[in-house]
Amino acid sequence: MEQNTFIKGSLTTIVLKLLNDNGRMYGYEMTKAVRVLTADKMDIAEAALYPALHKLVKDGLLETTSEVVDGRMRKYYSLTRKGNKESKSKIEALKESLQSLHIILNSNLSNG
Amino acid sequence: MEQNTFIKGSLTTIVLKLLNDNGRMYGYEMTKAVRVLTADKMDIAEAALYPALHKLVKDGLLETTSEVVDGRMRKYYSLTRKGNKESKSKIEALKESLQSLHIILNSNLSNG
DNA sequence: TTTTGATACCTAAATTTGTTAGGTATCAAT
DNA sequence: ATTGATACCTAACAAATTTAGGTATCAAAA
Repeated sequence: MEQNTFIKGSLTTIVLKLLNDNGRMYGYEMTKAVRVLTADKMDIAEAALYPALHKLVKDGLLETTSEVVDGRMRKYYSLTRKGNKESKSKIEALKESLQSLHIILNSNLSNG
Repeated sequence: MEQNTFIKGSLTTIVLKLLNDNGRMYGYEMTKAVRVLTADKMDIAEAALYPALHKLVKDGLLETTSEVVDGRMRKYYSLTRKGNKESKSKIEALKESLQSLHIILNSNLSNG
């Protein structure tokens, strides 16, 4: 049902932002959070998310703790100290990129 | 000198937007236009731009006319009728994606 | 005069990132 | 007993960008 173009290259930063806000989340929860925040306009594919999470762990930005809840496994992710630092700079960088893109998309002959 | 993260997947739409506004531009001119619009915060790599332009021509969204100006070749691109239609929808789609991303990046625990 | 910087085009190989297309398993509800 | 939601995952492929070059003209500076 989601038809919005996913903005490529932003997935890692979205994950860092979610964890920066919420402290601790598991993968499936992140996909739901994005759908709720964007009113189903954006959807993170699990096939994109899980490899991205694994890479962030490998790069030392995230750490995990696993729990079994209601008989189902949950793997919680949280920011490491390094991840905490990098999340802030990546979020700021993406915000600036968004602004640049916004300027381009809203410029025209009369105001440009 | 440019350190802003280029937002991947947006290049094609940026090109369509520039041509939608300006009617007719050549590649090198597009790279300059983006730098000017964004105050050097965003830079389109020529190695990304030219293949993207060629694909848009191949897909029937752009057409070209070549001229020699001051002894140097210029290849002007403009929207075809099909390109004109698609540019509008792609620009709108990217704007909506930008909004979704904006919501995510600016959400936090206090506001939901 | 020759080197540098700007203009103006281009490609090939490699990498990154996401998509497509699955897979397994538990639990609640029909 | 099957369906839908929860919850994790991988492999093969495709698309897009980056890296790292290349060619050539012209103007200005060394």
